[in-house]
Amino acid sequence: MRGLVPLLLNRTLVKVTVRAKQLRFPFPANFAERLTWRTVISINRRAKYILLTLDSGETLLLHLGMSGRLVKTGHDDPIKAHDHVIFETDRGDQVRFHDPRRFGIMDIVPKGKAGDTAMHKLLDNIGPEPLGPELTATYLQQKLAGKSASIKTLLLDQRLIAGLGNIYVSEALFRARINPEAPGGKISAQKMAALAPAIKEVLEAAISAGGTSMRDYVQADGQMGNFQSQFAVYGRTDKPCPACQTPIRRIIQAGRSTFYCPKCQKA
DNA sequence: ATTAGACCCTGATCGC
DNA sequence: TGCGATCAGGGTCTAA
Repeated sequence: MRGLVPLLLNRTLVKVTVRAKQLRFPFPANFAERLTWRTVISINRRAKYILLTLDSGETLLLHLGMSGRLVKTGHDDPIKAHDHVIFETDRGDQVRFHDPRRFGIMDIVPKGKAGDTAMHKLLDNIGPEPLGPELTATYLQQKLAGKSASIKTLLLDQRLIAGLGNIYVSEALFRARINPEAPGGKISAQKMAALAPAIKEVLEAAISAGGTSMRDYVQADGQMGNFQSQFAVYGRTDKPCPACQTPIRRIIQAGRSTFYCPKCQKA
């Protein structure tokens, strides 16, 4: 989102081309027409959704899914496979939405709903922002009380906290020294107190590093993110724990990989 | 009410 | 080199 600001804020979309039949969901009615000749007047984010508000009062809602990226390209760079939507600005450059797996989402929020808590079905049940003041040890304690699901699975649930993904959950649990398999309701008060700051630290470090580029992701200017160089545990199966040298372990929880140090993260 | 699993889709990589 | 199995920054739907 930060990378899109210099490219799209206060710019007029002179042409919008849709090259895919649909992404995760079908495009809304008259998608390109509703964006064309509109000016982007603000750019915001909620959870993992990017929100571009237009001078028409409508808001373009975007989600990158797993493999999506929004990247600046020149006016006549060749179209690549999986360039699904092309936004052309009055400055003569383009921002392309490229997404091989098409798990991304685009929709338009009708006029008058922007800022509304019920502005979109997809945003309805999303929990507090992890970097905001609502994410505290007390909040976590209250929400996790009595839960038997693993802390890893719970932290990935966007209804509990917005915006944490698979990488950052593993990294945050390592920083807080919490075992990813521990039931949410059975985390000690001391570890719980460490968790909220650990989440904030990981996300802030990742944002500073421009995000994580594993394979697909690049920033809007085309630069790779490099938080991957700071991973303590993610993707480091059998490599030494940075704290105690014990080999990092990989397990599957709810169908997703989790990485942790079996010695540092015991409970 | 909670929780695990299937599924959406394409491409890269790994083991044989 | 070729081929199938497995895995990947996410989220939603279904069925236990």
